[in-house]
Amino acid sequence: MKEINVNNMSFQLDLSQPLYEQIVNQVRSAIAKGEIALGEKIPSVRELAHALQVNPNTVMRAYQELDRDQLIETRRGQGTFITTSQERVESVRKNLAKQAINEFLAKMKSLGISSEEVKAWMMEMESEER
Amino acid sequence: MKEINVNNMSFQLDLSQPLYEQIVNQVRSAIAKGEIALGEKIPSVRELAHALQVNPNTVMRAYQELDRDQLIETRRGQGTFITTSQERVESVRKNLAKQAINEFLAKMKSLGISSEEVKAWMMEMESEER
Amino acid sequence: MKEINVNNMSFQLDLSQPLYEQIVNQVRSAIAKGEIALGEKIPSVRELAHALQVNPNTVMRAYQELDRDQLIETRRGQGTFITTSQERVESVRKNLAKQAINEFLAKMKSLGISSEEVKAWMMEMESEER
Amino acid sequence: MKEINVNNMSFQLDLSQPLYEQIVNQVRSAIAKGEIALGEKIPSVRELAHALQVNPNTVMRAYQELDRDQLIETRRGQGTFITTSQERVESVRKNLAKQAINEFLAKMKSLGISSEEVKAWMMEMESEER
DNA sequence: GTGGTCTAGACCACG
DNA sequence: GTGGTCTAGACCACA
Repeated sequence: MKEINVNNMSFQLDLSQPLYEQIVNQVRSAIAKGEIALGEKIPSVRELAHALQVNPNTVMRAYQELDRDQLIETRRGQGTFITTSQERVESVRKNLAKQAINEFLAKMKSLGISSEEVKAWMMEMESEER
Repeated sequence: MKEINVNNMSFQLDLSQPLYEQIVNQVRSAIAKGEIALGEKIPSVRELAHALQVNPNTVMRAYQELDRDQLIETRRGQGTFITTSQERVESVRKNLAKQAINEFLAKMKSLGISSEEVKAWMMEMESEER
Repeated sequence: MKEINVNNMSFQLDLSQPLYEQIVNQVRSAIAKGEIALGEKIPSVRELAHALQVNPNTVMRAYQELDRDQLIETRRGQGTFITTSQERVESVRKNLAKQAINEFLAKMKSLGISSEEVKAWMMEMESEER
Repeated sequence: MKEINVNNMSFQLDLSQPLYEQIVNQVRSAIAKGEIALGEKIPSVRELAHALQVNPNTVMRAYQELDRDQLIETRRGQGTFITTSQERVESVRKNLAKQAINEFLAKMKSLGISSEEVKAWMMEMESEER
């Protein structure tokens, strides 16, 4: 459970999921939570690869996926930057959230758990956390 | 969207997830929802594989996983049966639910969405479905 | 200008563009023109890589892009198949065409060429081809 | 969408294409459309680089390409000038147009779209723009 | 056998 | 220096 900090982002990789996917999620998370400002430069492919001790190709793949979602812009010869469009960020955030909620409710349904039960348990767990 | 009925269980497979995982989930769901009675016999690996038109290895793997969770038991020469322990079922159900809820809350957190927002959206989406 | 035939598709690669992009275009073209039937299996990653004498990763990358556009479906352990949705094909075809037309008209405009001139030249070239 | 005016030419750069290519296209466009007179002096590499806020190497590369096409000529100690040959301009313009048309028709063909369809769509899109 | 992920390291295009 | 493409070859998950 090593945590690695690069710029304002923190990364934590394990082997339960594809590495590039974890990188995508963690960059996306940093953007969604506003931990990194819009328009800001993020580490170069090689820099991040070195920091995370993964192959540059793995970081590149993650960056390309974020680029396709227009959450970052890559400029050959210059580096990689967070999008400047707050709108874009909101849209991606909302889509991901709705999808996650749908999948979650479907799973709960498949376990024969009503949404009342779910809410009860959620509250229970929240109070445990404190 | 083909739906296949075997004994009292209904199966619906697509290719977005591993087949064996879908089989595990759907058997588990049938147990959790009480669609299939405790102690009841379920189809043999070969039977189910034939009915679902999948490779027997795939069904075997699914049954192994269910067996590991002690939701089913194989009795030499007699076939495969749902567990008779209601307790066991409840325990598995609760664990799966807790895990799903934890993962879900973690995802929401990574998107910077508060649990109040989640609850509000869940209700919104439920009403949309009607 | 070697032309390589695999299944019902013909491939022709040069070095003016990324190889994976050329593969994407040529598979897409085969689908759009109906040279390959919906639902049909296409060569495996390794098979096509061998036939085209490129690295499997390159073919894989092409297939993943086509998969993202839902023009093909990949099924781990089984192979890769053309989508069965005629609708999807039409939609992709139309989008690509519209984009190409837009870019083309913009380029013509930047050369100070009116669309009348363009049409005249297009006809001229068509008659030359005969 | 910043637009920068230098001499009689206007430049508008984004990062979707190589910068040097955009500069080539926009100078060429200014010549083709007669926005800048034949024989006229254009900014020095340094001047233009400063105005556009790009690396001088980038402008240099663009000028080299224009020079190769003999659309501009560099006179030692005097600066860089648009060609005085109207013929040359026409020839380049026609070549670029033919090439663009060819590429366009090839693309349409690869999508299985007939030239009748193309013409019809072009008109449709033109009328949409108004 | 299939597709999917990852590494190591080369070479190119761009600024 | 940056990102982008490609190769060679390993190892994993799935059917």
